[in-house]
Amino acid sequence: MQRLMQMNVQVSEPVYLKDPQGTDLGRRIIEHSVVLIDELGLEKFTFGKLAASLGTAESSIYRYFDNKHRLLIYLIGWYWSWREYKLVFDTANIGDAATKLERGVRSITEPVTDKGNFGYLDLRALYRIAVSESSKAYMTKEVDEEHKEGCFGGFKRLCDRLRDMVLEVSPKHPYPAALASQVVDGSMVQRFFAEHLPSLTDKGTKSRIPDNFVHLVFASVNTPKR
Amino acid sequence: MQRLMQMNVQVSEPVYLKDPQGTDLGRRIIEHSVVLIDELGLEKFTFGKLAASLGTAESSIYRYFDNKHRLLIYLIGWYWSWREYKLVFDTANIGDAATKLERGVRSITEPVTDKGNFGYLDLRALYRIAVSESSKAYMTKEVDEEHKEGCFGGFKRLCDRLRDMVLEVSPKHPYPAALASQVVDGSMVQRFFAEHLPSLTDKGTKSRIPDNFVHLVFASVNTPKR
DNA sequence: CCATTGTGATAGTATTACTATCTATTTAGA
DNA sequence: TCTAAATAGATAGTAATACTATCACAATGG
Repeated sequence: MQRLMQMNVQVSEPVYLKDPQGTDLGRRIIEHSVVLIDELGLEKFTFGKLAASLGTAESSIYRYFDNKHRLLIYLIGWYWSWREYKLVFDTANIGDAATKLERGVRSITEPVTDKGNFGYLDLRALYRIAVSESSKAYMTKEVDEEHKEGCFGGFKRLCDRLRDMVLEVSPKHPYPAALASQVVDGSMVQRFFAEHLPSLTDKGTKSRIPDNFVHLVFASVNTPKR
Repeated sequence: MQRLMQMNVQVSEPVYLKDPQGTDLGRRIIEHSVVLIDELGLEKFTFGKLAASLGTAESSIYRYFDNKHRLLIYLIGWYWSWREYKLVFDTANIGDAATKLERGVRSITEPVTDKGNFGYLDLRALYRIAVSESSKAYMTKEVDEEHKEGCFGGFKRLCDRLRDMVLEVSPKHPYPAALASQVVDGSMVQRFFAEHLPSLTDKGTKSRIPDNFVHLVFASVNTPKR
């Protein structure tokens, strides 16, 4: 399964200047930027530090990405694409719509505990980046233009799949898309809160995030519009 | 009511070096930073531009705030404190727990349409900042230390109040605090999506956000643990 | 009238976010 | 095999940013 994902997960939107998957330096840029952003946080991460870590010059990196914001969009896009493939796999060949929805919600809200099998890319580090930094990919003044360019297509495709699972169970649900995006985004935020602001969450929340979201989704799905 | 809020809303946590409410320049710093951050976005907002807008020197601003991140924490903290006071008012003297919860959810998830009556501070602009930038206040590597300092007290107090309203209706709810923080944070995220990534939401979501959250909360509250 | 407080102006440093240019090496194709 | 294109690395330079430090000045209050 991971081999298959390895073959399929890619970022199709042209957020890069030159495809980093296609060259050795490109792949090392991805590998090292994941490690460095995870370590330093996005604010303190710079192309200068990345270049130093790679033993190359800043100018080489600028040949792949316009700036660190585009690089972030690329990494987060990769992450959502990966989550989408995982979702497709985790819910394949399930006939019952409710079972499918439950599995889907669990698939999306589960933490990443495995380092993955993507060669150079550390999936756990990427997951931590997604939890802490993904909102910064779209919470900007450029969001409208970047959205037009298709920069957030990975996120949208994932949300759409979950929305469709909701609709399969409950075709008249009043706000299926909003519910889906709430689950996708909310599970990341809850993960962050559980880790860093535990006083905002309930005891044991961290390990129960998927259960909580399953409860929430089915409560919503089974409750008629008032 | 607004006069009372004017008297009560303040940021008690020492996120500032010198209380900006206490001086004329301080108040102008708040006023102009709200306008500028709203206009430029946090990334392009700088103390240099703020100083130019105020007709003063950068060094004067550094006497009030260590850096723009602390200023952001201050502004967002102010916003959450204001929402808390609004919540208290909107739910005062309601005996029935369910009615109180519904009013509370509506209070928290309602958009700000009024410019407010806070003299120098444009509440609508602050609301837009809160929608777009609030997550950047805590999604950083310094979050743990800043949380210990009490920088996010306003957010926590608001979530705690909503959690208590949930518990009043359903004392055995499995994850009342997580539900509360989901509503508080999620309503901002949904607002942003409706504005900038409408393909992620359902038709008419924008005007139905409070309804959707009321539905969600009551669905959750009325659904037993599985 | 003197000490404190608040403000403004200037100057300077290190870092960041780029842009431009030149050279060297590898690779693909004719 | 020769040539052209692609790739990478090195160097240099610019403008903006995020500060820090210092000095001078005015108002204010006891």
